[in-house]
Amino acid sequence: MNTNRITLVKGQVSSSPKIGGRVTINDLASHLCMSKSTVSRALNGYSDISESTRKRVERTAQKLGYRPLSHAQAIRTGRVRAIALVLQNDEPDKHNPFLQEFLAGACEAASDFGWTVTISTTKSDQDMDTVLTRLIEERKADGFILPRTKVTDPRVRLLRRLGVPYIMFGRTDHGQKKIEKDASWFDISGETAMQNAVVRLVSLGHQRIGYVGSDPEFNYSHLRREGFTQGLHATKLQPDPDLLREGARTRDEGTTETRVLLQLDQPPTAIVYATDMAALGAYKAITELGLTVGKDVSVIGYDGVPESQYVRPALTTYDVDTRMAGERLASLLVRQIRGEPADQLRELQEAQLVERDSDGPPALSSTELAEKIQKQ
Amino acid sequence: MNTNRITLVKGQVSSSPKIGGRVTINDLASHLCMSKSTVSRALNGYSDISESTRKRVERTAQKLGYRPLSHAQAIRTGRVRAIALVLQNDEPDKHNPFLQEFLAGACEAASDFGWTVTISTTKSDQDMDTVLTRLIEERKADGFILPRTKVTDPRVRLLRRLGVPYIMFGRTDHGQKKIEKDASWFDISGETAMQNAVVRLVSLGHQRIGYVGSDPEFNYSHLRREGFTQGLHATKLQPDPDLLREGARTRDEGTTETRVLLQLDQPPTAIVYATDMAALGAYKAITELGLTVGKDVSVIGYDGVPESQYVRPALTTYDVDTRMAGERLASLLVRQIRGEPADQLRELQEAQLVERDSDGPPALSSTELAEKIQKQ
DNA sequence: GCCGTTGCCGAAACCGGTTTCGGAACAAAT
DNA sequence: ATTTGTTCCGAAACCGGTTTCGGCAACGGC
Repeated sequence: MNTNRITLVKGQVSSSPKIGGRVTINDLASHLCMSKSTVSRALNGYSDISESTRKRVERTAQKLGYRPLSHAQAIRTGRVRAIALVLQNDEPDKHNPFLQEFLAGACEAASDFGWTVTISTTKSDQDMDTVLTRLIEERKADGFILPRTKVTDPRVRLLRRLGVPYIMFGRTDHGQKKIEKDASWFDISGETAMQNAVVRLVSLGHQRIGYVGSDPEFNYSHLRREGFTQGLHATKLQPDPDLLREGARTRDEGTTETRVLLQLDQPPTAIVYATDMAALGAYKAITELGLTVGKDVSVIGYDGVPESQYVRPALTTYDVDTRMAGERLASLLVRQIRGEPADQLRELQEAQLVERDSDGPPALSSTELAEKIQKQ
Repeated sequence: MNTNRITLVKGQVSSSPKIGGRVTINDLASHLCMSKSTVSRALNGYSDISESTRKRVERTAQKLGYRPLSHAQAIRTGRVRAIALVLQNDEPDKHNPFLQEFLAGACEAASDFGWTVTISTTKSDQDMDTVLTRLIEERKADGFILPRTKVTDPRVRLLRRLGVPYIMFGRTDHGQKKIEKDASWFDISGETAMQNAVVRLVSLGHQRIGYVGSDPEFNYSHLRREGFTQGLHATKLQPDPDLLREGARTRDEGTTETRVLLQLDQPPTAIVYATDMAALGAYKAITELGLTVGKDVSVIGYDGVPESQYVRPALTTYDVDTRMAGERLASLLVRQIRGEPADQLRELQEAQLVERDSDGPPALSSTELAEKIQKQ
């Protein structure tokens, strides 16, 4: 098949059939009887290559199964065609059931561009600095996906300082903060979900609605609380600071905050939770007071964790498409690295309501509920 | 500081302060007034470099913050100093709460060697082929970690064929299968846990013990069932095929299989589950028959999923240290790639019993239990 | 005092790509 | 017929490392 024993292009014919089996650009060039520079430029879309030779090169590359080594390209171009995901492992709820889906989405999107995904985990903020710096200095990735961005996120600070492309999963404070005004992000509108939850509960007949927020360290936390208060505003309900709780990071803290709300003189007949984990914790607080979830106290969560469909009563929640999040984030990041302006690479999607059995019309008024709790 | 305006080593003095800020091996060489080949060999431990110059090179490299680009090295060495993790995303239970910990362990171990971790997910077996092949052809990784190995695992087949290093999380059938006899693996001895579970239940007074296994497609499934039957053997209990169920992959299937066991003429007073998910499904089957978990029917799970501590009664289970698994797997794989023989890189660890409230002495005999169930 | 080792290091080739530069071939313009 | 301009491609430099090869100097042995 390959019969070109005669050297047509000086110094670029490889006679031996290359150990390792890989087809290199030199093999391709000698097979085509052209210089490797032509091959390279043909494959990279340079304009000084005629359409006919480009086609020929592409067809032969295809036929021979030529696949350039991204790290060989990287040494000249500086691009390794990889994005990195930085997971912070110091969180209380490190059991993230969505991670696999998220990764699947990110990998698939990256793969569509011919890119790959590398991960790195950090146990502490200071460890983060080391890990990220190493990744950057060794050029292991061209850009970073930062899930669960915090209000003051050390990852963001470092990457900004080094001028490395990144994308956040989660906005900072409506994008108003100056330092972030040219950053790109993808987010799910938790505030819309929270607002809709209030509207839904009010239309079910609830008048006193509590809110249990999450860790204020995270960006999403502020947005969701704001969404909740906007929901109150939209339904002309009077905001009551007593009904606003914050900082429920875990299931147990969800239980604790719910207890506090139910011990009020005027307890809420419905509670909206910034996270499913906190909402699941509420079940314990509610049932141990002899109350029924969905009757005496309505509960609405957010996230769509798998467990939400198995608890009894099943949890009404706003489902987040995590797989899509990973996919969009990866896609936007690659586009940013390829040169599109970061501040135009932003996307906001909605969470989807999953109606189940943890909410309904209030069985009692707030006053009646208070009495029932007192008797306990 | 850098005052060597005179070229001491021909052609290797970089006058301009390098855009991008990176310190290259050339910078280092000119700073040290030696050739870059000497620098390279000094840093890579060649024996023909004197100890004094090696020290000098290392100190200066440290001082200047020199860090070789792994992909620049890779083009010559063929090693990119990265391992890949191949996640199969076509599983029914893709909500793996342990993934983050697993990744953390793997990343940390890799990082200790100066390596990184890249991930790739596959939606189907045939997609797997494409994804893996691309990763290998582009040399994105030097080796692969394969979690959740199946009895006939397409990933294993492909990697073996291509001669690419890999390590399995999970043995194949006691390592007796010929094709795997030189593969390396890390595993948790699920069979020991199953056996101990039986012993524990017998010593609590149980005489009829059921077993609900997992997907026989996976390697661990067979081992765990074998462990269960060995437990019966060790306690001189008569094995009863009716008490052996298989194929509970999800919570719902756990419910179904439990129902079948409890409908037997001689139902078990205790059931051992190959996975926590199936065991959690059992709660529904047991309670809907008017029975109490931990009294009428004892339940023991395996995995240590977070939810196991939140259900009521809390689930007695065998906890798997997933983080350590990731760590060991990565470490063993890197050692294999570095040249240690694969068949000597195997490790078996034990799961740890977490005693909670889902098991106890039997409240009723099997016959009494059957009557109680009939009345329902 | 000569010779063969040995220790140590520089020059250059090399890995697989990309990019710059210059020039041949041809067409169009003068 | 010469000049000018395009089109298209080859040669060579380059990226940042590793590895081969050869040679100089010092050293020990006879």
